[in-house]
Amino acid sequence: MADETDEVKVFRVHDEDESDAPSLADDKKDVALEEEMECKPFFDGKGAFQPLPASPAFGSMFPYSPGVMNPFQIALMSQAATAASMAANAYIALSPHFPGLPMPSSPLDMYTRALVAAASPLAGPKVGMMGGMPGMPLPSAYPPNPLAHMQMMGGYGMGGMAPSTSTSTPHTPNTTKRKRIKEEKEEHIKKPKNAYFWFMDENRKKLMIEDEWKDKQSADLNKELGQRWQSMNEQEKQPYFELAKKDKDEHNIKYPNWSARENYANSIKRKKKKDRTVEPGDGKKCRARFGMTEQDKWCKHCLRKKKCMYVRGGGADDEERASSHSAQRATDSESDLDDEPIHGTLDDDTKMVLTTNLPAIPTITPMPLTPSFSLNSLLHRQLTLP
DNA sequence: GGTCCTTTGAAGCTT
DNA sequence: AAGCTTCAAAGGACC
Repeated sequence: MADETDEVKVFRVHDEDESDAPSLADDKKDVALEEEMECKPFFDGKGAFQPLPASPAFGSMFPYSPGVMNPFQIALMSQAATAASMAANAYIALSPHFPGLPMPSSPLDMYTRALVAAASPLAGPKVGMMGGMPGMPLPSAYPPNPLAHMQMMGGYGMGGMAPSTSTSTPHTPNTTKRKRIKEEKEEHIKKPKNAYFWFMDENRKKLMIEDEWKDKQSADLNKELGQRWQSMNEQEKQPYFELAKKDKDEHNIKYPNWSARENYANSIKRKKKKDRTVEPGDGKKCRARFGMTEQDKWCKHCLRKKKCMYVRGGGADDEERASSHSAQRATDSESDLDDEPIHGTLDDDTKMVLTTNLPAIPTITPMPLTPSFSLNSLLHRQLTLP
């Protein structure tokens, strides 16, 4: 259902422009100008299809959004004849994902098949046209979450399409552009994943298909993964730290104004203070109770220099501090947001830097953890050249 | 539909 | 500097 809505939105891109154009207020004109700019890489303003860049990093410019066509797909729709030859390449890339698909009888047939496959919400991120070069093999552990995929692939659609514009804000005919801008301002840019999360991302699905774990809950899986992570040595963890560093670097480039503070203030989630069960204790922290010489008796929180689980629930004090803390952050953020530009729009130069100047991920030798725990799919993910 | 659970690491605020 | 909180992902359970 949501996909259908989003698809409708795609086709409204042009309608909206036409209907609004004659009576645009100044601010709306700015918006229209921005949108025109967004389309520049694909259209020359006269309706002619522009050749697509032949950059190796081309794939990162086309993040996947469920049911939403990126400019590449829109170009395909409106420029069918010109795109036919390109779609032929796309078909070659897509065909492995559709076993049994008969060979196309003509270039137009090929184009049609590729287009249908690309536009289908069922195709999802595994379809190469969404996030990769035609002919580029897709990693087996591609994130099923479109947002995650979007972040992974660079977070932007071609032409500065912010991640925010893709999924969460279906534009009904009554939605004004001003509203849309406001919504985009309020969009939430998520934190980059840390090393452990890259490890989880890689290994969670593999663990889930193991007999012992397939019926367990997610939290149980995370416990197990946490134990496995702890049992790994630094060398084994190193590739994941490098992935985290690369993720963070890309995040810094894409969102130079982003900060964890603002992220927190804007967060959709507002987790209530957890009412954790407090084990009976004497109110002392582990350090005080056992001393530095008996760290093996410390609770895991103290070992991680976090709040001791035996003195949690101190209640009002913490609660108050936390809430005032949040309120202050929210207040700060609101004032900040009023004047700050929308995150997520890049000029072409920046995009070039983003797609070409990033440090290459170092070559990683897969570590044999267990037979089902390998880094192969991560390696595939990072090797962006066919 | 929102929250919780459960993990680790990073960031940033408070003390 | 140390301590603490929150949030990143995942998906089933629960309200």
